[in-house]
Amino acid sequence: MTTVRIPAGWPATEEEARAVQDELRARVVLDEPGPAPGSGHVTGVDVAYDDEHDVVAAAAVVLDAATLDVVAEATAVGRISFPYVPGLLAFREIPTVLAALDALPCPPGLVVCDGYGRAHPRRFGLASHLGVLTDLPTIGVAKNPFTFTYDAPATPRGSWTPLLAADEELGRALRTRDKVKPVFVSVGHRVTLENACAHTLALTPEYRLPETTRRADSLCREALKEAAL
DNA sequence: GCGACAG
DNA sequence: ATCTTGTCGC
Repeated sequence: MTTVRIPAGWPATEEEARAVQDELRARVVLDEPGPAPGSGHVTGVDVAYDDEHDVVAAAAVVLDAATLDVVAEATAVGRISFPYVPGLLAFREIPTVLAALDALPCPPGLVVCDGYGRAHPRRFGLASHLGVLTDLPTIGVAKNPFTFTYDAPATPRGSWTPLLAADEELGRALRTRDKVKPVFVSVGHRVTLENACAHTLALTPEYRLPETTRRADSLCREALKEAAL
């Protein structure tokens, strides 16, 4: 488990953070298909907090995309770098997530984030931000619709409907289990929406949430417990 | 002006 | 995100 410091020059105000998003947004790549679903590595990242002690723990778990077996994992802990503000989640998670990714012994392949990518007030959510900083292919799989609207997808797993902001399609509400609430998929960086959904389905043979985020979620919680920063 | 709002 | 046991249902 590695330890991280908040980077020098990290945004201190919401205004600064929004300016960073507006600045980096131009670097997002949307015209690459991304890795083929079901092959190579797929890495889940997630973060857990202890606001009481100002501690944050992140985990990165690499899976074999074909078997979903764990190939490698890493964790990092640090100080909370930003308050939770809807639309600015990335500033709270990214320093620790980057440290966890850096600590991996192998290439992450596609990175699956807990949250949004292009589906974001300024089209630059966590998954896009992480993608631009690492240049890795990234997608976002969120548990809630945030500010977006959608119609319920049909009952069977694999059904989907567009995720909309006004009339703009920014992602998909994708059903990963029959009759269960859908997840909300959006593109991060260097992956197509079509492929992002295919990856999400490949990662959900049994549960609503991708194996990547399930594994990363439990690992970062463990790391948080053992953190005595 | 008020309410809603990824994690 | 986090506080938290048992419990209804497939």
